[in-house]
Amino acid sequence: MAKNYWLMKSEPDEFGILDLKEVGVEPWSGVRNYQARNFMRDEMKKGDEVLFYHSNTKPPGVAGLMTVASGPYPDPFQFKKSSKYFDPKSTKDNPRWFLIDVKFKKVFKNYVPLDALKEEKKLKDMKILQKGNRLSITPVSKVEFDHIVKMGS
DNA sequence: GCCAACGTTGGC
DNA sequence: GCCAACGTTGGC
Repeated sequence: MAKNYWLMKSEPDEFGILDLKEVGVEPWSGVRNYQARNFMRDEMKKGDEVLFYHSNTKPPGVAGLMTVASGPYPDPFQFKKSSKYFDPKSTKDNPRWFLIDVKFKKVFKNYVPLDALKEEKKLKDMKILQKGNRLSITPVSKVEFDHIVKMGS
């Protein structure tokens, strides 16, 4: 099966690429958006390549690479009452939220800021560059992926 | 800190 | 099933 390519956003204040480098593998918990969940549950496969995007920081941009390290499984925080990700409508028999594990691959030698992405004609169709897009997980084409890796190297 | 864009909720 | 109100995201 062919690999898929993705971009996943996180706020480095919460969890950035350096945190991932430290732990190696991390469950991508806390996604509470159905489209993003569907990507993790239905389309992301172990071995897929992922761009790690830092949002809500100065400047926002792609910080490095990771890979999908597991199949989908229920996000444990949805069952924890004390968690801000607790979802009272989710049950263990029929969990609402799924996630995958991600594995650290590398920190880009050159951080690729959002402004630089905007300047690339090849990347103009990327979801991340469309106005108003807030989706935290988006599919990326191989051409786009390879181009951004080149910019970061 | 502002605010535009978007997703979700809930009353009707 | 509509849609107003509300909450969140994320660039600036």
